[in-house]
Amino acid sequence: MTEIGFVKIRSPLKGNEAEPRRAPRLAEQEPFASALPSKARDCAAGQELTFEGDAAAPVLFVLDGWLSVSKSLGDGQRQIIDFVLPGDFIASASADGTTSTLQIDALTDARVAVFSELQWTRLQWDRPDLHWQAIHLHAASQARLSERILRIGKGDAPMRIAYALLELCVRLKAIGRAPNCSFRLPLTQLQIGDFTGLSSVHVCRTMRKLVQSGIISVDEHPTIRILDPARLSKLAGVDIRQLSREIMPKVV
Amino acid sequence: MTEIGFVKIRSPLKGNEAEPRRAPRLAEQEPFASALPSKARDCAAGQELTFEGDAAAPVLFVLDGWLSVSKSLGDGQRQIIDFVLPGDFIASASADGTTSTLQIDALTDARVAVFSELQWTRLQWDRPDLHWQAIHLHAASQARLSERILRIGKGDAPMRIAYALLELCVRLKAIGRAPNCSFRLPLTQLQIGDFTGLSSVHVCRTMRKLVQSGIISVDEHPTIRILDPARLSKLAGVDIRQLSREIMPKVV
DNA sequence: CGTTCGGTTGACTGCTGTCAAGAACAGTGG
DNA sequence: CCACTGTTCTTGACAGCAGTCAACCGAACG
Repeated sequence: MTEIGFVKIRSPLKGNEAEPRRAPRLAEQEPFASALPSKARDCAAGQELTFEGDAAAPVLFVLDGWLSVSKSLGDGQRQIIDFVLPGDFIASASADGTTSTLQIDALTDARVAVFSELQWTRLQWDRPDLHWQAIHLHAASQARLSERILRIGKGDAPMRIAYALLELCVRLKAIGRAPNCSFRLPLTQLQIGDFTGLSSVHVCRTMRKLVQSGIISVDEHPTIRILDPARLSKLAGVDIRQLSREIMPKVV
Repeated sequence: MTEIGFVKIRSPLKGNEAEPRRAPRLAEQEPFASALPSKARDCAAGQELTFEGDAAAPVLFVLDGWLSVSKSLGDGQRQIIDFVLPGDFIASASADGTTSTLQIDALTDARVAVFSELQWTRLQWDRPDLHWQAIHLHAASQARLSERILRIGKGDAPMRIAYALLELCVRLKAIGRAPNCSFRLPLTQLQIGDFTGLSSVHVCRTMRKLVQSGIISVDEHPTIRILDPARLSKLAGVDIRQLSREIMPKVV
């Protein structure tokens, strides 16, 4: 039982990830990648990731693709806690050290490196640079979470949407996937709503207004461009420069 | 510049923390306490904690009293990210490793142990038990945060209030401060609102209904008793047993 | 060519924020 | 001892943002 494997495969949705213009693989740029190609696994868009063979939840590094970490209420309402982009990782043990109550989904086709807690501990021993990188990634993730909670708790719909777009743009830009503030958003409006605490209908209304105001534009369908970063960040209640300083990991 | 000190002192509010029936000091029960009495500092209720003398944000252990970690919007709206109770700690470096954008306040008179990042790293080296305890505390804090985001994003007012009360009750019970589901809540309704993403007026309305339904009662002012845990957890959308397993740190 | 999914829009409802005023209470100073 | 003040809690009235329901459309897919 030392091997960890994905189990539940739901619906490999339309593989709209195979389009030609693909950002450069992260493998070359990213320090983690060198340590873990041997552990890499592929999973298809729409797949839910669950694990067996180990009591403790594994540590996941995303090499490529988008994952979501979410939690659901009894009535089916879902909240997406965070998106996990290439270069990020998930270490989501719950307090009892056993089952994680977080649901992890692949939003696009993705490549993920999977470690048991033990393997991950060893890896940090062997590679102190990875250890520090992980600490900074985690701090960045925490900072983003705080900003989001603040806006979900106290902001209106335009602020929540604006912040979400800015956050994703900043993160994608850092991995070379948002040239000119233009980037693919592989999310349905329902998922954007689950991320921002809004209904899909209201996400639609709000984003439509952003488009009509000329603040953003939808080039082809899943691709979004931020035309007026100044107005968008005013809506979001942030200073872009400060935002990227606070929510992005320090380069080591 | 090796010394760290509190600076900004605002308003030492009425010291209503001096009442006779005081729970046992945590110093005896709690593993951290043995390592850090020398670093302990007192701060008064209402004080905002800020730090100078070090680029990196310090690590704080709460020995006694309540702290809040919060974040504000430009228009003065505030969101309390978490309450920090005796036995918990804060390690809130932001991603750039320097300034923390989180505001920390003492809600009651409190005793806090303060470590620089360097000191904290050394301490974990010397005391592996503390290191593991910290990891579990952190996992518990993360699990609580997820539950809260879910309810702030997707739950209505009764669910948010019910969950907040249950979470605090479970945490306080674990440190012996909620006998019979009765505990002091040193919070104004405005603060409860900042925690749950509601206005203080609506917190009042919602809690009033809980009292009138006989689910909770307010014994003396800041003291609350949960009369009907079953109905409260149904409102909150949780199973109490599972909740305490997931949001409380594993005992090591 | 039917089906499904996601996006769009309108109508309607209702939960919750805001405003306002009053009550209870503690602390302060005369 | 008694105003006086400031804070918190409480309640009512009102408005508005956002959820729900429903219908329709276009695109993708089998």
